[in-house]
Amino acid sequence: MTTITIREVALLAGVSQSTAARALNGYGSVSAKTSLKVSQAAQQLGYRTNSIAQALRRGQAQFLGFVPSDLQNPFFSTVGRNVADRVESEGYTLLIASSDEEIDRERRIIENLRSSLVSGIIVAPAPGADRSHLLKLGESGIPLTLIDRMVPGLAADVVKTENVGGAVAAIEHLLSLGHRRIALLNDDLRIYSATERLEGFRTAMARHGVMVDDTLIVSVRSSYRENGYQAAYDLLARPDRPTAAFAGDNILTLSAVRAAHDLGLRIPDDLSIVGFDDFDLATALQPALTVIAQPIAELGKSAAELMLKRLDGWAEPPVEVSLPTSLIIRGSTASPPRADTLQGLSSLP
Amino acid sequence: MTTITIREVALLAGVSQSTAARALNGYGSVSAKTSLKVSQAAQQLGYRTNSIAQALRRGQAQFLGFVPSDLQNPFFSTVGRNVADRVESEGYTLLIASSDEEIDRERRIIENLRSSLVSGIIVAPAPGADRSHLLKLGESGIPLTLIDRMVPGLAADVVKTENVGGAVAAIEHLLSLGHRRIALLNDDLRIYSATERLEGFRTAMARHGVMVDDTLIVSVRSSYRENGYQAAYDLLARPDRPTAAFAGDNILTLSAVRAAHDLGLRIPDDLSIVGFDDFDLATALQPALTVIAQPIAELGKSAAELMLKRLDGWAEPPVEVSLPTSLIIRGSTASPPRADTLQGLSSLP
DNA sequence: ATGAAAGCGCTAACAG
DNA sequence: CTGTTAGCGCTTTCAT
Repeated sequence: MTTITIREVALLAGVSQSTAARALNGYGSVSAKTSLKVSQAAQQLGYRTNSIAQALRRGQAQFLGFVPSDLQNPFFSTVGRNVADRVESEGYTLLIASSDEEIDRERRIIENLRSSLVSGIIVAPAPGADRSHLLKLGESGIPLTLIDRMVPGLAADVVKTENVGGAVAAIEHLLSLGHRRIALLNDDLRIYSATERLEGFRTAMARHGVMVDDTLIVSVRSSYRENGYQAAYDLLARPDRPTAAFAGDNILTLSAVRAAHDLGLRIPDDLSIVGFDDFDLATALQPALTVIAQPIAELGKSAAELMLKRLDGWAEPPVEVSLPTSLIIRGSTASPPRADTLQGLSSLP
Repeated sequence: MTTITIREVALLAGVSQSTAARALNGYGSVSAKTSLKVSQAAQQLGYRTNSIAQALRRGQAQFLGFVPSDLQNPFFSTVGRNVADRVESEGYTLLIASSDEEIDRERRIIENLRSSLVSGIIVAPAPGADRSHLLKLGESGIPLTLIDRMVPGLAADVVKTENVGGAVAAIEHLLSLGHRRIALLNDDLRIYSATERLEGFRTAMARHGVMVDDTLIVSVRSSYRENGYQAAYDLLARPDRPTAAFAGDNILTLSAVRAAHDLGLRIPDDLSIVGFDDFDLATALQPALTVIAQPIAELGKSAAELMLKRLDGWAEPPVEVSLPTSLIIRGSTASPPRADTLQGLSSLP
């Protein structure tokens, strides 16, 4: 495992080490002839840049960190792919490590990334009270971009979707169908997007003068699949069960579908379901699921773009990018069993 | 962004730089008193190991690479999580980058990883002819572990599942139900696991003396979702369509389900489906899917374990670990419409 | 345009 | 047990 260094390349090419380096990395100035000689020598020797040495010398590596809260959620793996595509084209390597919604794990990961001299970090913050590791990042001058989830009080760029608007659209769709007893199966409220979806839910209900039954609103840590299922089951097993459910993310949506099946509830005849976040499976199910779709690819690309801009020295105050969602009506929503509740909604489409 | 070095810690603690390093990293020997002094100083200054410098000096970083062929496939994101869990507990950081089934991308990623002085690489090889970058890895002494997919002729450890046995079990299940016209919706045959699944298919059919209609065997690059759907659709739209289909991975399974729906075929009444690889959605669908389940968590852990052993100096010849699969019968398989084909299968359970 | 020299922050002999 | 010393491979002045 003898490792070829620039020194050996220089030797073979008959130039100094610094000239070889200049030729290989294209900075400073070298004559075309020398440059050719050097790259030939490098080729011949099988030279490979030691990016660790480069990083040490430059004080920073061409690494960017991506810390999704749950890489097993297709939402984040798709975001990740788009971030990777964009930053790799700029010569960065993306280090991906999932916090699995554990803030201690997130803290450890970020510590590691900093040790590896990453140039910037994109994170979907895990729920938890102590965000000091994120605050410190900001102070240290390492660009931080929040994705999907805001953290109030943290001065960092954030790229997210219009959670409030999305939730409003979902609920209004349900209301216009005649539903009144609508459940919200939501993620942990310490996750900002979950609080926004709750806000959208309440806003829509209030706007149309529909009373909210607070016992129909539940919050669970959706990354523990069992939780979501149990919560959904309990909700739907009640004698006064809702006629419709709005699920806060794709995992919860699936939990709701599963619980409905297990309880023998037909969708959409007995229960309408709208899920936040579209996903592959939504169209494989029968009926296909009505969802609030998020522009996932754009989310990743925007975050990458923003990070790249910061890395490029852009120093404006932090910005918040909020991407629009869209309601995709498929087969999981219909009027409630006894559609006798339609009065008083003239304001709906 | 002033960065605190060991030198400054040593200064504050009143010891030499090397003593400080010894105390901080726990090698060599230091008195308890000195050690305490040093770590207090480090704490006070907010010292953070510069793992880049460490890596440069040691000639290798505490990095391990993981190169799945498609991180968006839940199979690989789950494998990845398990690999990460295991190696992180040994102090390694896992760099994840998906090749997206593109061998050029895989080559580039591996090149990058090597530049970053990773200590070892775990890869699920993308299909393609030129595997020179993997061969060179072996020669350079960097441990390589293949996961999920073997590469004939490549001397590297491999951790996979019993694809042949799994496929045989799937087909025998279908045969025992009375199916004779069985389709195989398979992945690209340049992917070794796909050839093994094909082999299992043929073995089972031959073992029970059932003629194979080769036009019922299709191979597509499953990572392009549209391909799988189109292939499944074409297969099921034929007048002499099969009564059952065995799908080579979870993406293809879903494609088959979708195509069946779109063609108005009821599962399992008109068409039985068995999928290779269990996944979240298999139980959310109605009927739930009969599948060949793979021990995904173990797969990841075994690969990590093997890598760790190699890193520890274990020098035996490459091993091949093949983990058993299991048939999980759920609701997507039943006897074919006209169950008049059951004779001559006395050998089946 | 090129070369010489000085480190980036750390580890690892080697003395003492 | 601790200090001194010499680099790891690279970039970057500063001369020439």
